[in-house]
Amino acid sequence: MPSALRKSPCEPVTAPREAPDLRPVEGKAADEELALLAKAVGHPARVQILRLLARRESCVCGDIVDELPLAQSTVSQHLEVLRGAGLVRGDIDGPRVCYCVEPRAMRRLKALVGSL
Amino acid sequence: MPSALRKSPCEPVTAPREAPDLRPVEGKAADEELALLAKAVGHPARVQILRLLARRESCVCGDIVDELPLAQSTVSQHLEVLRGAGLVRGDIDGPRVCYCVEPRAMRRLKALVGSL
DNA sequence: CCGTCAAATCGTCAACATGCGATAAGCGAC
DNA sequence: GTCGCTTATCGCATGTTGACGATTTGACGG
Repeated sequence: MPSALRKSPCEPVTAPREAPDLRPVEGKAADEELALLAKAVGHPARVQILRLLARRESCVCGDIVDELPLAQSTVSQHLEVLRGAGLVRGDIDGPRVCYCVEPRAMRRLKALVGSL
Repeated sequence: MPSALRKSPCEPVTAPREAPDLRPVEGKAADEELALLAKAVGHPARVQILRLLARRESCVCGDIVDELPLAQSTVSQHLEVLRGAGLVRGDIDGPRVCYCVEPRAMRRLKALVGSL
């Protein structure tokens, strides 16, 4: 652990109470949405990134690069995939970018998988 | 619904009580497992197939082909992907093959996704 | 303004995914 | 055996993914 409590521009892990997602979990649109999300998760490096972000042990892109045995450009691409799927958000923090999971998308993914 | 209650060589939808999965939901192996499963789910046609099988509206390969706007060979390939990931099982039933979801793998997938 | 550091983007390449038609293989019925 | 039906596999074309190094962009600090 880097330090006891590190302030960061990202949202707190525990969301402050959000409205439930009313979109259907079945049907063609839901199928495509699930496929899109699952595809984004469908790579070990991206799973690892999601876990890192969920645990908040890393948030800044560079830290993630250090954790993974991949080049910086490759990590950036994986982050872009996750961002494209809406699973992750990147907040610009000076010269750095702080990535964090998008809790709503994660809940959505869990709901869709749960509907299987 | 095709008929009231259709007998099939597949297992009942409600599993007869299985031991819980003791494998960890984190770590490198779990990450790779999740990535593998998610990758298999990461295609709309395969999501649709999983839903069809879960609802038991189709079980035989040919029925699935009829439901999807895809060629028979393509559906067969998707089924093979799902089978390779362990999400689906194919029981030979005379000249046909009856596919059904593998409840254990589905539970495993849900557990892994839930661990995110 | 410039350096400097972080991150994204570009260019390239090998590997894989996806689709199809065509063909092979397996199983029952006859 | 052989026919017919069902499913799997093959071969191929096309597009996407994943990896890397190299380069560009962006944001401070001086």
